[in-house]
Amino acid sequence: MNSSTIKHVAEHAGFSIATVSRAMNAPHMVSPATLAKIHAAIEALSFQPNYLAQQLRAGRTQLLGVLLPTLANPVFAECVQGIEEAAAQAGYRLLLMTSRYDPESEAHAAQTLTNQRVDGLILTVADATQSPLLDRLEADGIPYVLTYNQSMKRPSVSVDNRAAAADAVRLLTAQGHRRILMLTGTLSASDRARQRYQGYCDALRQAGLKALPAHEIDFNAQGLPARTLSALCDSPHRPSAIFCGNDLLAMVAMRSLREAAMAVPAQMSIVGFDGLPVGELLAPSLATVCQPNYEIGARAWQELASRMGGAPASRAKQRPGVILPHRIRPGDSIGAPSS
Amino acid sequence: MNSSTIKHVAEHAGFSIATVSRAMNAPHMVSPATLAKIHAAIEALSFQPNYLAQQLRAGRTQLLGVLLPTLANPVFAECVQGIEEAAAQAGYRLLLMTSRYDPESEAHAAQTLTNQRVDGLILTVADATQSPLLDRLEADGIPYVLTYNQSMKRPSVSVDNRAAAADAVRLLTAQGHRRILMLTGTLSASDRARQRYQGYCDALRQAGLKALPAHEIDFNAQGLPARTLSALCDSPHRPSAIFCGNDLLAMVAMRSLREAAMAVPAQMSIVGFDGLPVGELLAPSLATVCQPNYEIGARAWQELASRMGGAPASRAKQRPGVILPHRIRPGDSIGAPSS
DNA sequence: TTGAAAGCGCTAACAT
DNA sequence: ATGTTAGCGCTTTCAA
Repeated sequence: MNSSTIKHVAEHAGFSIATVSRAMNAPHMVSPATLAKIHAAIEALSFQPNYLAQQLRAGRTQLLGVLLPTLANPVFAECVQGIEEAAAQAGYRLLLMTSRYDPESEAHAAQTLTNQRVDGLILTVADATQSPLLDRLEADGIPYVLTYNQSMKRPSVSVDNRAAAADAVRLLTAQGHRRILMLTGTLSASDRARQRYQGYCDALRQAGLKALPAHEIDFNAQGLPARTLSALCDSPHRPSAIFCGNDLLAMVAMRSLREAAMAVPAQMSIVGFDGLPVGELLAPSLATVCQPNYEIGARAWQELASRMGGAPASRAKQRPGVILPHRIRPGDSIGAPSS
Repeated sequence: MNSSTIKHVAEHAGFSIATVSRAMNAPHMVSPATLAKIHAAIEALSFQPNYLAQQLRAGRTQLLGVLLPTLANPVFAECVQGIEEAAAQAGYRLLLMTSRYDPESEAHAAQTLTNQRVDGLILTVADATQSPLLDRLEADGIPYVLTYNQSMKRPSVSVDNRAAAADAVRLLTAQGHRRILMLTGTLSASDRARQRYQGYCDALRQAGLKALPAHEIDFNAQGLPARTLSALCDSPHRPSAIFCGNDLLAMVAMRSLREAAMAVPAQMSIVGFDGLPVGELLAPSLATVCQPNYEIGARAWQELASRMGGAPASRAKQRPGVILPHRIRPGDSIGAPSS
């Protein structure tokens, strides 16, 4: 470790550490001659300031905590990229942790992050409606912004999940589908999933159709569970179309159906949610509703920055939930019902 | 900010700060009664230790610098997930920065990371063969491990790019293809791309065929450039198969070809490199060679840990480059040549 | 223009 | 078993 300190520089240059510090942070308060000597010393010792010390002294770190379920889902990876680029431009660095959709990990990670004294937090939690974690952040006065969690009460950046889901499902009803099933991860574990289910219900009701109970399955599955597959293929009341709570699920469903020799869209129409770029490359291409992941990240940074700016209960707090527009992406995974 | 310090706790509990510190770090040196009171005080003040102070004092941070080109490529996102989970288990946190394949950003980011006094660094650089950045890390004695950059001289974790590329291309020659083109990003900007081109040459030579110059294109392209497309479709000497330097490129190529009404694999066979899971969902499914991204990340952590362990020039240093096995993933994007 | 010194929050000698 | 104190590297009054 090449750890030369400001003290070494001071000795080498023949000045006090205070002057060295000034030479770096307020060069105009130092005589040109001195400045030159100090710069030379810095160069000679290849001195690099210790951010830890600066941060401890300053009481702020320029560190940003980012807490997301997983980077294995491109939705979040893209979002992080958006955060990173926006934050980097402002001189902020990212401390990244993942929770694997586990509330306990969420709490633990957030603790770690705040102990590191991050200046703020951008996070996606399983359920924002009742989160002791978020309550504590608020109580502690630690600025944070949620991503993907849509909330009226808390600072957040997301699409309108309910409306977006309804839009997606309308793609199906418009084609004449009357029996539409929603496939999703565990509802109780995700506020977004519930909101999307509501959108599903909205669209069906609007079309005068009956909403079915959400069909919940294990998210990590590599393929659809047998139970699900048989509900889709064998049941006498099998649906003619499915709305998937996210694209990963939709893609898994497409594969499983293909393996089960069910033609998409001929025998089963599918619409997803997320807008993963790769869905367009599939054959058939996946119809879905796109979330602007990169922008969600970038905007979350903006929101956070305004909350860290010092203006506590100002304009920024008037409307905590930011809704970004979603976009329908048509695709060949949707067709008319076969019957 | 709820920043109660160890001092507040000490006052509240009626002991010295040293005792409070011991209560947390060496409870067996504190009497049970005292311990209880201190715990009560900690609870009452909801005290959380300031990692910055601990780190400054200890001279180590349990912080890990991670520097990658972009999270928009799932290859890297998955790798980070592997790093994160392995490191988290050992109590390490990730400081993440992205360089967008820009050497200047790489250097700048690495500087920032070391100024934060990360205990070690995991990174993927544009070119590891001649990197002032890596030389400086070495000179400064900062432990680091490369991912994806395959090197004999430097600590690294990767597949055998050359051998893997040759395996991929052999999928093509085995089908009887005689005119095979390699599509890649800028060779001069990527050591891996050059290694893969060598593998391409190996396989062709071995098959008694002539290696063509690599066809370099802009990585960010949303579709193949016109020049490329015409070389693939219109040229009298058009290839019957292409080897793409990575899966993203292969998928873009598949789409562009489809739009140009070229059938894959009937008129053009394609093999990729990376093994993105989504390639399997395409139609036709993408033949490719899989890199174990998650494992690369996890193993990189292992390597780094052994290098941070204090054993400097020990066994760990004997063989700096770790090669993980790649795996051929067959797919329907390959067929026999049409002619 | 420069220096001396306090202090950010914490741990680890060194005392008692 | 507990307290006192020095010091990690830095910035910032306050003096000179």
